[in-house]
Amino acid sequence: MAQPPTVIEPRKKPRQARSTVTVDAVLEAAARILQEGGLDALNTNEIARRAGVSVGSLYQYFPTKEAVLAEIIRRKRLRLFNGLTAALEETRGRPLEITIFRLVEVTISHQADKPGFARALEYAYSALPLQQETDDLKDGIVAAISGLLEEHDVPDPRQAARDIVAIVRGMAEAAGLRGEKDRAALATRICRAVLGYLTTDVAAHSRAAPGSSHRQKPPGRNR
Amino acid sequence: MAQPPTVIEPRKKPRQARSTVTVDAVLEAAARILQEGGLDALNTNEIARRAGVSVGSLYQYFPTKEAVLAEIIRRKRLRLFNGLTAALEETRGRPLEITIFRLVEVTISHQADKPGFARALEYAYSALPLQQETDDLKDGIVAAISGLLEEHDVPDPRQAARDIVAIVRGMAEAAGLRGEKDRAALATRICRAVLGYLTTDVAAHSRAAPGSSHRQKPPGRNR
DNA sequence: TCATAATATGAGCAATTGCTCGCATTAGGT
DNA sequence: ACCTAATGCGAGCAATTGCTCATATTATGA
Repeated sequence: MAQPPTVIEPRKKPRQARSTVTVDAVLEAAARILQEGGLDALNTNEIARRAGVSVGSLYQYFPTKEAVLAEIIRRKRLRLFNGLTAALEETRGRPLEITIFRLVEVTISHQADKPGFARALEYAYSALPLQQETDDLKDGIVAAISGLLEEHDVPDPRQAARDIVAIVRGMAEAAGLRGEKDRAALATRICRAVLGYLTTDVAAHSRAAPGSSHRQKPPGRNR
Repeated sequence: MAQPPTVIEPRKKPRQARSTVTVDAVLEAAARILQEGGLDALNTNEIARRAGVSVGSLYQYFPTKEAVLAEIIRRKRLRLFNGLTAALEETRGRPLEITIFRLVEVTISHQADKPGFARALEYAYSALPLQQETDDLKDGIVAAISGLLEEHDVPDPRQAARDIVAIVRGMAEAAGLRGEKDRAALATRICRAVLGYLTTDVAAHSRAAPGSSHRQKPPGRNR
């Protein structure tokens, strides 16, 4: 979304403790601004002011405003990746439902925070030349889930992994925007969608004749 | 996302033919800019230039830049709503699977277009005080689907409708961003997720004997 | 034909904002 | 204690951008 490919790489690495503090303060301030006011409210002067730092210092470590954004996205994405990986390890060998439930929980709490935040990051991400780099991370997530599915004999595991990621993200985001509070109920519903996706054969539905026939337990209480 | 609630209402209605042309040209130009360069590239001077109109004319009909954006969103949302409503009418009385398939198709083609566009609008929407007004439209969609589900004896139809919307939106958006071409395959997969959600009982999964027991065919008998 | 309302124009003001640069301060090793 | 590199500072420049206003052009109805 910018013709001259914006520079995104950090300008230099902090070598002393105080500069690390500066960098962290900047990122934290930027995150707060994003959370409260969205992308529109994000400008370098305000970031520096809130971080209790001068713009000059900010530009010692970040070549552009976008670089600040990019670093926030990088760190957040990495946290998600680590969380998912840990959940996968932690439930290795257990039934697929268990693992998926944990993955969903991790995604929900990652998504949660304040509503504007994830939203703004999501858009910023698509508008930034982070593409290659962060897509690698996304591919990592897909690959990990794909591996899991393969172990459980799910056909076309990569496509399924991508779809699952989309389902979970979509539902978690929608819930976040609506301000849903009950995470457990949300997790249950997302799992239902994912497991349903994995175990449903559309052809069977299409082949089946009748008109109205859809009774089940779902939405309300389960267990 | 703006402290002094930005004015969004159109400034005045065109009374002559030429002004309608102007308004349409503005909206069209803005849409093209959004599509090509995202929200960042959208500014009133550029809109006017591309529309072959002066900024002054633009401001005759739109009190703020946001008002232009809002009108684009309004029109697009309305098209979706009409499309979904038509699909519902058109498949009234037929099996639920058929109706859902049509709804999914409509959503996919609505989402399609260029990748940046829907994305930018989606973000802009959440950052605009359109909330009340467009949420009404969203509620309308949810209500319509909810009615459909109720007819088919789906429990907790409103929650289910919201979840379905989230699933479809999430998957369609992800596919759009990945640049997926095969709309039919996509529609099939989305339907699988939706129908799976509607017919899967999570409790059954939890109760079911563990291990790697995951082939096709759901645990709960469907039809 | 002509008066009035509707519409169109675009130079430019005021405000915002990304970022630089010259200089001050501090840390760490020797 | 001292020197150098690292870090910090913030006034302010240059560019962008939302929007106004004085003025010009065009349509419409009587």
